[in-house]
Amino acid sequence: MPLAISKDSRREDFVQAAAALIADRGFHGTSIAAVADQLGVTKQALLHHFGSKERLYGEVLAGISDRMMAVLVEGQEERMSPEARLETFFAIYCEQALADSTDVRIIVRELMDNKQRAEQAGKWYLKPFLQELAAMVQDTGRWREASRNEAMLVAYQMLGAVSYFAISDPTLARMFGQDAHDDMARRFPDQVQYSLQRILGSI
Amino acid sequence: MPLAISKDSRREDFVQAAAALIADRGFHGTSIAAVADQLGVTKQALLHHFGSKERLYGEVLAGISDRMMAVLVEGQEERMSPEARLETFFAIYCEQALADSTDVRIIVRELMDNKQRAEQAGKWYLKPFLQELAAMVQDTGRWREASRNEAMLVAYQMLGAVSYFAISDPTLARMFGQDAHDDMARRFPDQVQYSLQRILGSI
DNA sequence: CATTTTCCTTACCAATCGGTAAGTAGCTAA
DNA sequence: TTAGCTACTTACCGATTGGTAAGGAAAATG
Repeated sequence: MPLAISKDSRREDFVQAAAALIADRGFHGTSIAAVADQLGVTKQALLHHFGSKERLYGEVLAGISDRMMAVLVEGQEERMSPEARLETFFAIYCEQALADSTDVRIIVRELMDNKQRAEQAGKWYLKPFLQELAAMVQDTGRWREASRNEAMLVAYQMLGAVSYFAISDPTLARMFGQDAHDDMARRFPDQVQYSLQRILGSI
Repeated sequence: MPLAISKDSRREDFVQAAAALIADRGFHGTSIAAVADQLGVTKQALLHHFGSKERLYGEVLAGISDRMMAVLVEGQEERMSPEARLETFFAIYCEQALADSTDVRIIVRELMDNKQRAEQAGKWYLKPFLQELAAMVQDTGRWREASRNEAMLVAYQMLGAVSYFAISDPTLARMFGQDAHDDMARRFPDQVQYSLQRILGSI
């Protein structure tokens, strides 16, 4: 009883269900039976499409990689200054991470886990992404003389600030109450923007 | 064949082994048998001391909580300005997180996981810690007029930047090579200090 | 109309999970 | 000397894990 129109869209259903569960419970905490259950089928249906849990996870990571690279170009325009480019990127990244932290949570888990899952697909997908960001930083007036590694640190620091806040969502809401958390989430993008401008020397 | 001198130190052996494994593989990815194996005993020896995996994990979190609160007071002196207090805190936190990221990795996993493990011990241990940091920020000249939530965001942002970099250690080393990573890790504390000063308005 | 392919099912499998039960060796205290 | 305690052990347990094998209904293809 296929519920999806095409083969690919059915696969995408599995990938999305897996991403949601893995973001919540982690790779080890997510069984393929639980993923299949989300679509109302048995785990053998999932294994039919992907062959193994690892392969399914690989497709989850591939999807994240695609979306990350898309954010890099989104909203970017020819005439923009490097400073404006970085502000645009972090504004969009921030907005997306706060709206749905699924990808960020999986990335963070992968950062910590991939030491185990040796030579896995998706291990290097962050590299061009980070290098592009570092290049942007190095193009700004304030960091023109900085080394590549110094520029990378500037980018990585802002990336970390946004990511950390995005994954803290459930804990902060519990700790300080939903209202306080909502207030913080509303203010957060401005805070990021302010810090970025201070660090880049724009203000 | 007890290998430790006292009962408490034997328990501490288990807690340390568990912390190392949980930091690496997560709670779900760490079996009590694997922890016991680190000490060369069977999992029943572990269960004899802690009764359950959850209880062992609770003690791991309690240890982290103690160490976090200790960092808050470490290096702080009476005559220090709020700005100097924050700089001191982040310098120490940064140093410790880079030297051994075990605690940070467990904290980050807990931030994402504790939605599942409902009403768990150690869920609120971060609260006084964060409130103390927010109070420090609110004492600075630049953020005196800010709301408590705005001040919290400033602190949280820096905490996130340091934590994210600390957990990225293995991935960054693989991505850019050990040398490049070491160079970044060496520069990172200064970068944090610079950003903090820019955000606090010290420079 | 017949055949193949797609997408799923039930029925298994060995391995591992957290945890219980029932000891046992060695030390301590009455 | 003996009773009890500590710190383990081996022997289990039911549940769950990822994965295989075989088959079946429906749709696509010849």
